[in-house]
Amino acid sequence: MVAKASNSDAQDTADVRGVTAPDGSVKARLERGALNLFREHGVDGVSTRAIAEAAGVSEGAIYKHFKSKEVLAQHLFEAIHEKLYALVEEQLDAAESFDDGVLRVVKTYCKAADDDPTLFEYHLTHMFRFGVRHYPGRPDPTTLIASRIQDAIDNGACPPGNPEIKAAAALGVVLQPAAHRMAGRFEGTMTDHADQFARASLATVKET
Amino acid sequence: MVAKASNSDAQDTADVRGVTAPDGSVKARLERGALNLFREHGVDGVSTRAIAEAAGVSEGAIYKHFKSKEVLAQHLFEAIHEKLYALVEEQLDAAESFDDGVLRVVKTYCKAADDDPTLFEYHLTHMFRFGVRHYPGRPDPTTLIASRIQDAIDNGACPPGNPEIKAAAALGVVLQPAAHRMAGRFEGTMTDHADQFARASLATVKET
DNA sequence: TGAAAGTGAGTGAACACTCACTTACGCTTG
DNA sequence: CAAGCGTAAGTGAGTGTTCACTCACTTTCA
Repeated sequence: MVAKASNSDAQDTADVRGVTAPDGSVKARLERGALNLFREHGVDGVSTRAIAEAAGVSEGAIYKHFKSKEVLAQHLFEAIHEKLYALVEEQLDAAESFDDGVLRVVKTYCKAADDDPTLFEYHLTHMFRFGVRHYPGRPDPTTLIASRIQDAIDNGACPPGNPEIKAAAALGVVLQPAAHRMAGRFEGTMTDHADQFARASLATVKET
Repeated sequence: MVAKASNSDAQDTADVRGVTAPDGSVKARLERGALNLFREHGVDGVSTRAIAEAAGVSEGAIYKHFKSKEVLAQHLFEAIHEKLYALVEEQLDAAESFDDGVLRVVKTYCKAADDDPTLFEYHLTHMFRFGVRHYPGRPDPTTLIASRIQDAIDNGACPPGNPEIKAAAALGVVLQPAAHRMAGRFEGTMTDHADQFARASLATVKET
C-alpha cells in the first residue's frame, strides 16, 4: 500500500507526487533517496549503504521500514503505478467523449512526466522488472485504457481492432518521447506538446 | 566492433541476427548465453559464473574474449544498435518516397523484433543504460530517422515540427507494442500488424 | 614449437542483511 | 504534572555469502 498522502493535506490536484511518505520523515527520505539512486543506476546498481547515506540514516534504519531492498524497490514502483492508474481512471470517468478521453489521458501522462521526472523515469525504466505481470485485479493503467478502448469499439466510437495493441501504440506516442525528453534529446516540457501527442495518439488508436 | 558476420555466409537478407560471432565458437556461446541471461535478469542481475555455465565454459574463458562483464554487455548492445542502424539506413535509401520510407522502417523494426526477440528485448530494456548518449558520429537509428524527417520537412513532404519528437513518437507506435508483445500481452507476430503500425506512425509523424 | 584458448582454484572487496544495543517518546498512573 | 514504562525507531559493527576478476597451469592446433 502507498503511504496515505491524501489524509489532510488538501492536495486534490491530479499530481503524481505524493506517492511517498510525508516529507521529512525518515521513511520519506529513504524513499526519495532510493528513488533517485534507482533511477540513475538501476536497483541492482545501488547498495543499501548508498541508500542509507542518501537518506542520512544508518543502514539498519532501512530495515525498520522495508523488509528488503527489493521490497523497497517494488513499493516505489507500485506506488507510482497505482497513482497513474488512479489518475487515468479519474480522467477517463470525467471525459465527455472517447476523443476527449484520449486527450485527457495523454495530458495526464505528460503532466506526470513533467511533475516528477525522476519518479516517471523510474517507472518507465523498471516496467520490465516490475510491471510486466498484469494478473487479474492488479490496477494497471494500460489494461484500463485497453478496456475503455474495447468499450469504444463496442459502441462504435472507435474502429475495431485489438484493444491491447491500440492501447500500447497510442501510449507509445507519449512514452517514447518522454524517454527521449528525459535523455535530454529535446527541450521544453512534455505538456508543451500534449495537444500534438493527443492528436497523434487518437489517430493511432483509430488507425491501428 | 561487431564480429564480422557477413564474410562468407551468404546472408544478405535484412536480418537482425548475425550480430554475434559464428555459431558454435566459444565466443558465440558466451554472447548468446550472456544475452539470454541479461535479457531476463538485467546485466547486474547476472553473475560471471552464470554466464560461464550457460556457455558451457569456465569463468576464466570469458576474460579471453572480453575485458569485463560490463564490456561484454556493452558489446552486445552496440552490436544490435549498429545493426539496426544499418538496416534502417538501407531501407531509407531504398525508399521511393517519404511515406514509403516510414513503411519500410516500421517493417524493419517489426521484423527485427520477430527474428530475434531476445536480442530486441535486450536492446529495448537497456536503451537507458547504454543507448542514451548519442555523441556525434555514433550510429544511432533514432538520430538517423530524425535527420531524414528533417529532410522531408525541408522539401515539403512532411509538415514542420521538431524532428526528434516526431521520430520518437513514430517509433513509440512500434516499440511500445513490441514491449507488450514480449510481455505476452497479445499474440501473433509484430509483422502481422506492420501495416497498421506504419499507417499510425505516418499519421503520427505528420501530426506531431 | 610457440602462441592462443581454456581451466578452475584462489583472492580481496563488496554485498544485503542481522542483532545487541541506545535513544526517543507517547501513555498510564499516583 | 512528574515519574515510570513499554514500544517503536534508529545505530553501526559484525556476519556469511557472493561477486568480478586473476593467475599459474594445461590443452589445442596451426
